[in-house]
Amino acid sequence: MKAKDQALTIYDVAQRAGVSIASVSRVLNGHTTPRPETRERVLQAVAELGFVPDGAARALSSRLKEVVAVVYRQMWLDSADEPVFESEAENLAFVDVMNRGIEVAARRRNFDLLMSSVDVHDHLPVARLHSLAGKSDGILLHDRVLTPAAIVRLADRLPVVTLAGTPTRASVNVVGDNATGMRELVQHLIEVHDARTIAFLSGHADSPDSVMRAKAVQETAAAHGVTALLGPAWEGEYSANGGARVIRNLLDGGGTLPDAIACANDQSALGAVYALRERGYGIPEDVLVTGFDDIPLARHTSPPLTTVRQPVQQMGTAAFDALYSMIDGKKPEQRQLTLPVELVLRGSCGCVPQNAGGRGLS
Amino acid sequence: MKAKDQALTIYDVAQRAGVSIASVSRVLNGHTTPRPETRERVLQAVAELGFVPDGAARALSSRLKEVVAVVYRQMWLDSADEPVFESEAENLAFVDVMNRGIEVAARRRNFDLLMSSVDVHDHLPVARLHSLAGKSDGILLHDRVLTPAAIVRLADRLPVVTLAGTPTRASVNVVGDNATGMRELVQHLIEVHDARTIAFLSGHADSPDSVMRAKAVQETAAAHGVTALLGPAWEGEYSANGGARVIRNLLDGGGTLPDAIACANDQSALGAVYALRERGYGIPEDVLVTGFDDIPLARHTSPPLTTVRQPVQQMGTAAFDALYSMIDGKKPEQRQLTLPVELVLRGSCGCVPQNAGGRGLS
DNA sequence: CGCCTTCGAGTAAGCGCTTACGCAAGCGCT
DNA sequence: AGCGCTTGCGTAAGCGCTTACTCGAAGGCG
Repeated sequence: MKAKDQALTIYDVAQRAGVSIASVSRVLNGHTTPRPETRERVLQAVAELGFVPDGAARALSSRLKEVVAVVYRQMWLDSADEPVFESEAENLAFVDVMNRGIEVAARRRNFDLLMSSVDVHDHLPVARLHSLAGKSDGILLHDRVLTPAAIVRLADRLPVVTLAGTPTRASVNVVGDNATGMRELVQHLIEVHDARTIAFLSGHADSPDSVMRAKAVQETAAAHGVTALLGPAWEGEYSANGGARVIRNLLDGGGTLPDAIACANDQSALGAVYALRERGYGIPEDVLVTGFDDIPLARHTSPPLTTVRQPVQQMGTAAFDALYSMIDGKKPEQRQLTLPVELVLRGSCGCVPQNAGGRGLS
Repeated sequence: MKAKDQALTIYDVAQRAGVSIASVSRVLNGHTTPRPETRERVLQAVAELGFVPDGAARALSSRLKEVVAVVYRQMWLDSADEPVFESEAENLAFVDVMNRGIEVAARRRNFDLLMSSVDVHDHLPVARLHSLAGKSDGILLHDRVLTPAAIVRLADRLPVVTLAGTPTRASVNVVGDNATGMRELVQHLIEVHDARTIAFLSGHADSPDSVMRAKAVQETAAAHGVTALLGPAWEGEYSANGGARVIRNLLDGGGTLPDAIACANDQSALGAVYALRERGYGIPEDVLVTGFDDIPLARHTSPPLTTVRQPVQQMGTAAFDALYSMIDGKKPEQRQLTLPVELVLRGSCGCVPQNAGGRGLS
């Protein structure tokens, strides 16, 4: 056996099998050309030697690395100090489930993933972006890791797909149908539960998802002659802590509660509920609260959270598939893929939680 | 600007800067040779063109991909059905925090990570392993993704470091000091809380960590003339569900509780506590329960969990650093790196939770 | 029975970089 | 002034693969 510092090459295999390197390559790549007998000899030599072709050489020669980079934001969960909500770990859920979807899709194409996370507060350093770009065939960007301008610049060099972002001239974007989901939710709050004032507890101000949802709240409210509350005071940053903070600030400042609070995501809804309870308000008796995403935890809280289910994992697979076809040289027929969402009525909006879990009586 | 399908090369940059490709390469790699003036010209051309060198070509030429693969097990959290403990998402915590450590260390060396997860129930398919091996300079394996035999085979081809596994002839392993941690914990239970029977609620039977901890429980108990309970009936699989299952089976089968239950990790301790409460047992009044790892949640449960803190993130960085030096051609001076752990006394073993969080009175 | 096609397999030309080697120019020394 | 050094840069040889091109053998046909 060869030592690992004197790595095997295709020549070693060819020699051992008594064929040319071209044949070895053809066998390894599943071409039809070599006849069974030759193929057998090569396969045997490969097995005996334990040969693994060098990815860099393959990539250089075939102009395909079979690698895509995924960049996402990550809570630098510094366990020790801040009063962590037990559910805060769920923060990961949204991005994680999406990444799972990406991974599943990637595996189908024999691609591997270069994962790179950015602290929530930082931007992606250019050097790191270049490093990733050089090592991959395309890049998948989660929400808010790069400015639109930077995305355009990047997308001019290699395929780029964004998740829950905005499409650009050169990149494709994958989102849940925020407008429809939020519209239906708000309509429900108004028509069924008779809400007359509805606040939108937003995510990050620069998050396209949050912006779209805010817009839907505003428009739907307006269409029904209902008051919509939005703005900096209602910025929850997508986190449970952020959601709780908004509520506490409001109440500490002597503000009055709206009839309903539509939160930008489940995370912040959980935080809001927590803070409201803390001050003695009942949900849904005193105020209706809704989320967005339908994270697993949403059905287990009390009351169970009314929310809009996004097909998170599918968004991941759709994003990879879109990127893959761009890598494959096809130009995308749409700049944006919008996936359908589903209104999920549970207890927190005042609906009886009878069919909350989607299953019958057990 | 060039179209993306006709990618830029170092020749384009050289031409534009009026120098040779060698100079461009030297500038890009931070060599000292080119003088400031030349360097400036090159840098300018690079910036104007938006040139990003091809990773595959660099890797092939320099014999360094600057990529390591990380393989870990992942709960295929299928949200919908099983009665998920709220904390089950924390399952991710251990591996995730370690991966964070790896990422931090990798970044320092300008390495990127090829992340690949395996379902808890599967093994890593050979094809996937080969794909990863071909695309990286070395591999980091979490617990139980490969059999020891497979690890040896792999480690003969390229550097391999395992996390919480066992060292092999060719691979290095990084672990917390299971023996010391568990010994001190059991000693504490015996000497301070007077436990006369101690059960070890294990993790997976083939997990080296679990085996080491079991051994420590057994030996320490024996040394003190205390009864240790172990075996298949006490196998909790590291999960909250598993921990709860063990307790329920025990009680349903009419078994009697030991004085103390030392769990293989915090996860399963949480599950055990949950199931014990369910049946009306108080912790620590009726039975002492302890964990291992000190996940963030451990301090927030009631009672707060007595456990052994592992330096999880450092284990990740240590693993990467070890792998890096192997990639660098150095042969490791030790086959195993053991990181120190720390006994953390909280309420669940009967200690007053006065200094539970490590902070003074607030 | 010879010619043209088909097919398996080998030869060699890159893929886009890094770097050993070599050359020319500039320097200090005798 | 002549010598050998150093220094800055260009030339060209790979790195380990894939694949276009080529060639010989085998088979189908008139």
